[in-house]
Amino acid sequence: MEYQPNKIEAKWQKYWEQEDLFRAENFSKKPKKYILVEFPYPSGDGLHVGHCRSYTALDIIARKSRMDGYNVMYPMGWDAFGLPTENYAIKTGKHPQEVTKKNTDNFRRQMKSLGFSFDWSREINTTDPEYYKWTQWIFLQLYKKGLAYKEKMPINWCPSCKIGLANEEVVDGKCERCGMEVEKREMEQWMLKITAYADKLIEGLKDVDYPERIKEQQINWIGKSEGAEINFKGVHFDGKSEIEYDIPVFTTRLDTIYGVSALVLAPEHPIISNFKFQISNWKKIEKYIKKASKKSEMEKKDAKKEKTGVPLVGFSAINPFTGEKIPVWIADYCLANYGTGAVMMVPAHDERDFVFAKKYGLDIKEVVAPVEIDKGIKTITEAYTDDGILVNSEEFNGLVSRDARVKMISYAESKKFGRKQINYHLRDWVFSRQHYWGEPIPILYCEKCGEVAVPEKDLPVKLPDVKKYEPTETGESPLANIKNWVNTKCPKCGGKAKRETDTMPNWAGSSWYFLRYTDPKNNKVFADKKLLKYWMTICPASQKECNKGGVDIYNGGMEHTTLHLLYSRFWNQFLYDEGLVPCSEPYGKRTSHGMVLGEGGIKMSKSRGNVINPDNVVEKYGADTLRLYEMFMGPFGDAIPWDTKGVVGVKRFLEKVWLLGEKVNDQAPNPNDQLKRLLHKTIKGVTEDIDNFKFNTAISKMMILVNEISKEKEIPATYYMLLTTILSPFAPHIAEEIWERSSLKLRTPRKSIFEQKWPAYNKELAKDDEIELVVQINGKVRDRIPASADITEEHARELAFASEKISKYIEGQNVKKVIFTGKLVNIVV
RNA sequence: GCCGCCGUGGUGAAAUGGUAUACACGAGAGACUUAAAAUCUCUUGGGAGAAAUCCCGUAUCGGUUCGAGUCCGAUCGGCGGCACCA
Repeated sequence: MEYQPNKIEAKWQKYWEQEDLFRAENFSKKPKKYILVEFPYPSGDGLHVGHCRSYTALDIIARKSRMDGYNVMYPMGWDAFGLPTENYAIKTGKHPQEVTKKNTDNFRRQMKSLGFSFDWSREINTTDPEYYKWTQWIFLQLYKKGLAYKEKMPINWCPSCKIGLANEEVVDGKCERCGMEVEKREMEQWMLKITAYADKLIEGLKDVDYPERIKEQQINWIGKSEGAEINFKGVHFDGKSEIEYDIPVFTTRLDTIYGVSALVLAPEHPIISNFKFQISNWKKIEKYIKKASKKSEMEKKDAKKEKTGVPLVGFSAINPFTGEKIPVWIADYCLANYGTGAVMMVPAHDERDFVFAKKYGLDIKEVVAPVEIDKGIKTITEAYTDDGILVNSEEFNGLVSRDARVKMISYAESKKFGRKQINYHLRDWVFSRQHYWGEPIPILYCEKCGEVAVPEKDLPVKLPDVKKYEPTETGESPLANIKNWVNTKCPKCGGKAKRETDTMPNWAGSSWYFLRYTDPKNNKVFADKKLLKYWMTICPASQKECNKGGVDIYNGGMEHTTLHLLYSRFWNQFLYDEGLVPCSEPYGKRTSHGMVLGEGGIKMSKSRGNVINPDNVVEKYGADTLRLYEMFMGPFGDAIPWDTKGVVGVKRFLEKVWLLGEKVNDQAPNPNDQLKRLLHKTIKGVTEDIDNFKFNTAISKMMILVNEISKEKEIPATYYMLLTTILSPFAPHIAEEIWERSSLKLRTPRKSIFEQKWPAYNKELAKDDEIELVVQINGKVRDRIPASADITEEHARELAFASEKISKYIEGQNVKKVIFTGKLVNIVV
C-alpha cells in the first residue's frame, strides 16, 4: 500500500488531542522535564520554516523524554505585542487585538498540522490582560525597589512625521517612511536598572549549562572592567575670576597617566552646556555637537574612520599626578554613555588617541616601554598599547604596568583625587515606548502627590480603545489622546491625576513567560509557589530539589543572546531576590538553533520572494517529511539554506520505511549477525545523537539501517517495531500508523507508540567485533588489515610488520617509533 | 569598527587529534517499460597510469605533533549581535 501522509497525519493529530497525550501533569511522581522553545512573535506572514526547525528539534527531545519516563512540559504561547502589528493596524485601521487573534489562530493551526506535542492547555498570550496584569505587577515590584526610574534619553525623531522612530525605521540616518533626516530628541523615559545586576549576571553563568560562546557573548556585553576614576581639575576664566571644578575620568590604564596630552569630553558632556557662554569658540563647538549627534554609535567607535574634534578654547585641565596644565577637547569618539563621558588622551599608548594627536599636533609622550627592549625610542611611529615598564613617570619609573596601577590608585586615594572604580559596558534598559501596542506602564501622576504607582488591586491597567494608532504630534504615545483614560483619580489623595501614557517594550512579556507556563491561569499570583518549585527546581535526575534546575532545556536563536536572554535572566534574578521564585537562574541549559536561509544562502524575505511556506510543504510531502528534512539538512546549530530538491531524499526514506511493512513476517528467521549488530549500533547511535542535538547524523544512521534491512527478503516484526520506535520522535505520524498496523497484526493491545518505552540496546552487540587495522608510515596510510576489535598492541605490531605493503616502506629504514591507538599503527621511520 | 561564530566534493553535509568526503541531493550509465514517471543497480574530489598503484586535496600562509579538517598564530571571505525589529 502506498504511503499517503495526508491520509494518516490528521488522524493521529486528532487522536493525540483526544487522548490528551502530551499534557504536563503537575506534581506527577515521574521526574519532571521542562522543555522550552522561544515563543514566536505571531506575524501576519505565518509560521516560518525556521520556527519549524527548532520546534521539531525540541519536539523530538520532548517525545523521547516522555518515552524515557519523564513528566514532560513542552508549552507554547505568543509574544504578541510589538511594532509590526501596530504598523499593520495603522495601515488598515484594524484593531491590533483582532489582527493578533487572526495571526495566533493561524500559527496554532500550522503548529498542529506539524504534529508538535505541545501542551496546549498551558497556552499563553502576552497581550491578554490576564497575562499582562502580571507583567505590570512585576514592573511595580521593580519600581518599589528603585530599579525602575525616569531619565532623559535621546530617541530618534522624525521632524516631518513628528514621531519617534525605532532604530529599524531609521535607514542611513533617514526616516524610512518619508526620507527626512532623523534627529535626536531628548525625552523622559522609564529605565530599568539592569546594571545593578551586572555582577550577578556574570556570576550566575558559572552554574548553568550554556554553550561557551553564549557565556562569552554575555560576559563581553556586560563588559566589566576594573580601573580607576581620577578627578582632573577643570579650569577656565569666566571674565572675572578663575573657576575650578572636577572632571572625573575613568581609565583602565592609570599607569599611562604621565603621558596624558589632553582631556577629551564627549559632545554631550554637561560641562559644555553648563559653561556654554564662556566658551569663546562656541559657534564652532555647537556646529560640531550638532554634526556628532547625527552619527551612530557605530560610526563614532569605528577605529578606521577619521577622528575629529574641536578644542574648548580658554578651557584647560590639570593632571593631578603631574600638576601639568593640559588642553580640553571635545571629540565624538568619546562616548557619553560609557564611564564618565570624559577620557584622558594618551597618544603614545592608545591607537585612537595616537591618530587624533597626530592629526591635531598634540604631544606624544612615551611613558610605558616594552619589557624586552629599552632602546629609548625617539620617534614614535605607532601606539604601544600593551603593558610594559614605566618611564618618564617620576617616582613610578621602573615599575611594571600592573604594579604601577595598584600603587598609583593608592597614591590617588591618599591625596583624595581618585579611587578604584569598576565600570560596565552594560547600560540600563530603556523601558519606555511611545506606542500603542504594548503593556501600559502602571504609574500615575497626581497634581499633589506626584508620581504614584497604580495599586496592585487595580491591575491590569488595560489598554483603552483608540481611533488612531499613530503617536501624537508631541511624540507621546497614542494613549495620550484618550482623555477619559488619561485623566483619573489619585489612589492616595483622590485628587486629579493623569496616567503614564508610555507602554513597555516587547521584551517585557518575554522576560518572565517561562514562569507563567507553570501556572498559566492563576489570577491570584503570577504563578503558584508550589508549582514554581515543582517545575523550576526539581532536578529530573535525582527528583530532589536543587537551585540549578530552572527550565531543563531552553532553545532559542543566537540573535537573542544579549537582549532577551539577558533581560529574562535579570528579571528572574530580581524575583529570586524578592523571594518570589525558587531559583536564581531561570534556565539550566541553553541550546541554540541556526537560521533557515533561502535557497542559495540568502535570508528568506517577502521582498526577495524566496519564502518557503510550511503549509505548502506539508500539503505536497507531509508533515513527517518536513520535520525529517529540517532535521536532516545539517547540524542543528548552523545556518542552512533551504533546498527543495533535498526534501525528496527524506521522503524516499519514509517511503522505504513504509514499504518494509510488506516484508514483515513474524515467522521470518533471525537475520544474520551483522544486521543484528547494526540494529543495536543504530539504537545506540540514535539515542546518543538525540541527547546531543545531533539530529542530522541520527537520521543518517537510520537511513543506513533501512538500506541494509531493505536487502532482506523477510523481516521479523521485532526489528520493524524497534526501527519504528526510534524513528517515532522524528516522524510521529508514520510511526503511529505503522505501530498500529503492527499491533493489529500481532494482536497486542492498541496503545500509542508514545506510551512505549524508549528501546534499550545490547552494549556488546552495539560494538564492532571486527575492524580494519590501519597501518601508517610517518602518518600516511599504507595498508589496512582486517583484525579483531579487541586486538592487542603486540598482535597489531606483528600484523603490521608482516604486511607486504608495509615491508616495502620499512626495508632498509631505521624504525624510530611505533604508535598504537587501538585501531591504528603508525610506524615512524 | 567592536564582540561572538563559521569556511570540507557540483550541492546540503560526515569525521572522541588517528582511514577525509558517511548519509542525502544532483549528474552520468544501465535495468524494467510501447513510452514517460516511479523504482532498482552501478559510477561520481582532482591529476597520472592499461592496471596494480602513486601524487595532490578540508579558504590562504605559517606553527605545534609520530599524526592536524580538528589545536595555536596571522590573513582573506561569510554570518549573527551592537541596546526602539523580534
